Amino acid sequence: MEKLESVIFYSIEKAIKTYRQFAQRSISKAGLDITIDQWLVLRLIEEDGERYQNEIAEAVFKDTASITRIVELLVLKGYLERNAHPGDRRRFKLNVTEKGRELLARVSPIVKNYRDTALQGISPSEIEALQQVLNRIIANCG
Amino acid sequence: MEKLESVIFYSIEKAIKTYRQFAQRSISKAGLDITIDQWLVLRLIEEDGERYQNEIAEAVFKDTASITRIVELLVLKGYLERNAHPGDRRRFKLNVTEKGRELLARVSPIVKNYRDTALQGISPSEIEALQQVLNRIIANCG
DNA sequence: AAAAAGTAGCTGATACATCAATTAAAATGT
DNA sequence: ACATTTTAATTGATGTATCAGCTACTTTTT
Repeated sequence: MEKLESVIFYSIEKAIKTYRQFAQRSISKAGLDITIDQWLVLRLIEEDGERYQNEIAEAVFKDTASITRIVELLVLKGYLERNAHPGDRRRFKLNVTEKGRELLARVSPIVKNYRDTALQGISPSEIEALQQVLNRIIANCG
Repeated sequence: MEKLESVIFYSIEKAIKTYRQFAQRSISKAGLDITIDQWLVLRLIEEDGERYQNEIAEAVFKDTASITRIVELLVLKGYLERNAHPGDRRRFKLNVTEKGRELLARVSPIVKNYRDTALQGISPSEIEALQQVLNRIIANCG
């Protein structure tokens, strides 16, 4: 069996893990009490509070069960409000609180910053090529 | 804030998640009772039972805490034996059992198969280019 | 040899991933 | 209208990720 380093999937895994750690540390170092996954979800809800939780799940490549728990934590932390949904009692109406909006405003520049840092020295065409290959892998595994 | 699909990191994440699900299902569908992460660790130990757990962790891009728990599960499942290490009492001597070796032999072709499938239609030079970009991201986040 | 520093691995706590099963509420069919 | 089927979300169980703190043991220092 080959060395792991020569298997592209482990390079992909290593890259995304390294990036995620870098990202989370950037946020935590700024004293912000949120995880990247929580941030992602919170941000989507701020954009559009009418989204279904399963739509959110799909958008962030997560399971609906994970969204349930992430929403729960966001509510506990006071970044999100969850009220009865007028049109459909199976759902909830999610609203980002003022505290949540303040947090998002503070996280936003940090995210931009670590994304830029992570991509330093990589050209747009290289990124484009990367996208293509990743999309093919996704299609092959579907 | 941009759409997630246009952020390369989410494409990377989506690709690796899709791949991992595909891989795990291939293994589970064959009726084999092991996770990919457990398989990875078991396979490294089969190659060389003298490796330190922290070396294993490094090799598979995991935390030593994760390795502790994965080893524990492998022992519970009877694929691995953990005995006192002669030279250093802080360590353990890990041995793949006969049952473990049988399992590895059965998993191996499945892994080869889903790896090949996932990479269909992707040329070696594309993979090489992908490696380069990923390595740069890893370096940038270090 | 005794103290200090370093090392291997474990444990606890919290968060996310995944699958299966479940609940409650809509929507649909006849 | 009532039974059936879908749908939205939750819950439970198990596995992995990460960080911090810890234990036991080994090595180094003096």
